[in-house]
Order: sequence, then C-alpha cells, then structure tokens
Amino acid sequence: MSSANGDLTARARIRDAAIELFAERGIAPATIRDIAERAGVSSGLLRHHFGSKDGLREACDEYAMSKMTEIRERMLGPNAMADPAILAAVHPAAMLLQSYLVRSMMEASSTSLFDAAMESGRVWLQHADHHPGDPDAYLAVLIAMKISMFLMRDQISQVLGQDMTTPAGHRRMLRASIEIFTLPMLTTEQGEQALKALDSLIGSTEREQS
Amino acid sequence: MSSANGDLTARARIRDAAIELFAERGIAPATIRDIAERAGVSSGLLRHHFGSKDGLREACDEYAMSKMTEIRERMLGPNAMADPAILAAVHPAAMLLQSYLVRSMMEASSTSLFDAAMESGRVWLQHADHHPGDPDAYLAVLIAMKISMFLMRDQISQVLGQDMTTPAGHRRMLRASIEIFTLPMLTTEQGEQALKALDSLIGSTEREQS
DNA sequence: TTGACGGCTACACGGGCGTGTAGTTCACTA
DNA sequence: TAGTGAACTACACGCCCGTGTAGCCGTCAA
Repeated sequence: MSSANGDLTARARIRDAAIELFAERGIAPATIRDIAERAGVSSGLLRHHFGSKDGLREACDEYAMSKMTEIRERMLGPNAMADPAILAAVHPAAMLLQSYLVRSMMEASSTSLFDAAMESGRVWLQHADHHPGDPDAYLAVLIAMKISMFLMRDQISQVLGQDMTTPAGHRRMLRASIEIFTLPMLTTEQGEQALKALDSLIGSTEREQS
Repeated sequence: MSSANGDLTARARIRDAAIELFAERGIAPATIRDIAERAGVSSGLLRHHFGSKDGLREACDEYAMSKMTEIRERMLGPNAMADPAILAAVHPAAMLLQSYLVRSMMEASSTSLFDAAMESGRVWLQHADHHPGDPDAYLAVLIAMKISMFLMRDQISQVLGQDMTTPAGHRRMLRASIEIFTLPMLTTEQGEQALKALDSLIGSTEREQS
C-alpha cells in the first residue's frame, strides 16, 4: 500500500495514492493533481485509467471494501464478524482503508456503505441479547459512534498528543471505547430520568418558542 | 434565527444565513456568494462587515457559543451542566447552532472547541462515579461519539427515513443514544475478552506484516 | 518494416471560488 | 447646507479545480 512502491502498475499506484489522500483530506479537498503527483504520474493518466474523479472514487470504494474483507478473512478466517475498528487497531493497511471508507461514507451521495453497515448490524442484533426499543435508530446511532473515532482522529490526536493513525494510538482509542461500552455511563434510573427531563423540557419549549 | 426575518440588521442576517449554510453544507462547501444571496445582500457587504470568509466564521463561532449558553441558562438556569444534544432535541435554534458548531469543530484548524468540551468533560468526570483507566482518551472518544450524531445526521436521516434535523427526529436519536449509554453492550467478561483478542492479534500481525 | 493501439504527457478551456477596488446612496453632524 | 463616513453594490482579478484534446512513445502482431 505504500506509495513508494515503484513495482506496482501505474494504475495501482494511482489508486493507492488516491486512497491515501482521500483518507487524509477527504474526497473533495483532495485534488486529482495532488493524487497524480503522489503517484508519480501525470493527471491525464488518472483520467485515462479511471475516466473521472468520481470514477476513481468508485474504484477506490470497490478496492477498499474487497481488501478489507480479504484482511478480515486472512486474520480471523471466513464468516468472522469483526468490528472494523479492531482490525484497524492491529493492521496498518486496514487502518488506512477504514479511514478512507469512512471519508467516502461521509461525502458520498448514496448511503450504500451505511446501508451495508446497518444490515450487518441487524444480523448482529439477532444474535445479541439486546432488544432495543427502536432497533434501527439504535443501530444507526451506534454505527455513527463507531465511525466517529475515524472521523475525528485529527482532533483526537491533537488533544491527546498522540497520532491516532498509528496502531498504538488507535489501540488506545479502542480501549477507551471498550470501556465506554462496558461500563454503563448512566444507571437505568438515570436513563429514565434523562428521558423524563427530555419530555418535560419539550413542554416548556412549546410554551415559549422564542 | 429565520432568514426570512427582514427586521434584523444586514449584519445579523448575514451571520444567521452563514450559520444556516455552514451547518447544512459544511464550512468550505458553503460559498460567500450563496450566503450573501440567502441573506439578501451582495457578497461585497459580507466582506465589508466581516473582512473575510474566515472572519465570518469566527464571528459565527462566537455568536453560536454565546447563544448556546444563553439558551441553556434560560432553560435550565445558570451553572447547569447539560448535554448540548438534549437542548438540541428540544429547542429548534439550539439544534441549528449545535449543528454549526460541530461543523466548525470538524473543519477548523484549531481545536479550541474540542478543548472546551474536554475541559467541561473533566469537571463532569470529577463528580461522576466513573474512574476510567485513561480519562483523556475516555473523554475524547466520548465527545467524538456525541458529536457524531450531528455529523452524520444526513446519513442517519436517510437510513431511518426521518429528518434528524427536526426536534422529533433528533429526540428519536437521543433516545437511542440514552439506551446505548444505559445498557452496556458488552459484559465485563466480553470487554476483557475483546482486549485480550486485541492483544493476541497484535502478535500475529507483527509476525506477518504483509 | 509497418501500422495500430494502449500507456502516458503537456497543455489549454471553462467555471467557480475568495478577494480586491471603485463607486453610489444615505443618514448624521458641524 | 456642505461634508463625512458607514452601508452597500457592481464588477473585475487571479487562482485552482475538473475536464477536454492533441500528440508522443513503446510494444507487438502481420
């Protein structure tokens, strides 16, 4: 995956450089000229191979997803249901790929990536001893929360003074998230209390409505 | 806050329009021409009042934060420590302001907004009966998770078929998040197991390292 | 040897962006 | 009443973006 690898075909180098830059800056801010430069080719060749910037993005989507499942199957065997965050904490390439996929998910017009995450969440819910009152909302928020760790890695890195892109940094983040998901932040009473406070606030707002 | 309000000064209308558009599209994709158009003024006037796009953003930051504390104090009294998400679920203006602040936090070069959230998180931790092993990482991830609900509202809205911008939609999301933070997703054993799996995977990766 | 074709480059085009500048209107004041 | 400055507009500049086009160079089959 390193862009310094000159053995790869130009097409592969472009694709790898694109995934790197898309992951670093986001889709829109990453320009095809910068991608071409990092790949060591002209920007025209990028067009020649992928047609357009969006075509390149689709190729990256496809490649990143297939590569992620390949890594998962190689590390955990087929049929394994593993959190992408765990792989990313362990495997450097998975980290990059997952960062890219999250960026793509954020800026894409379609929600196909999010839909896929929802679907695999539903089968997970079936095997779990959870029965949330609003399963879809529960899953959607949960997915958003997991994604957020990748989305805000720059801010988190700066605040914690450690690069969350590195396996070590990401592992630190992952440990914290496991802690969050293990020790409940609110007791059941506090949860009900929060919901009641919410409902009572609604009434007061409807009365004033600045 | 409505941009249809012609009673406000042009400066206020520009600022409100900017917050709306910044919140809708993000800072970079929102152009000063579109902001000026929504405010019903020329783009030059925007420059006249705020100097530059970045100056406008800073003015919006300042305004949004002061307005948020004003709303919080009006609804809950001073010295109240409330989750912004709760206010957003109840108060339409707070929803917009919080959406803007999250966008700004994501795209800003400085982490001052994130730092502020960390600081208020630390005082919360002191009064809580939590003692996470890595408090800073715990808080950073927690803040990222809360923010994610605003960050991914477009995707969540599309997946759930309901606009999360509306108080009703956001309330649905908030209920789900309360559920997540109340019922632990992992038992303590599962948590330890996950950490052990993590550590064992590290060894296997260091051995192969593709 | 020739011709065709894919890989590849150089460069120009059109558009949208933030920014800069000159000028107009208008309320207030000395 | 003349002057002064703030509010506001119109318009042009320069930059960078994705895209389009023309052409070069090597390989390989006929």
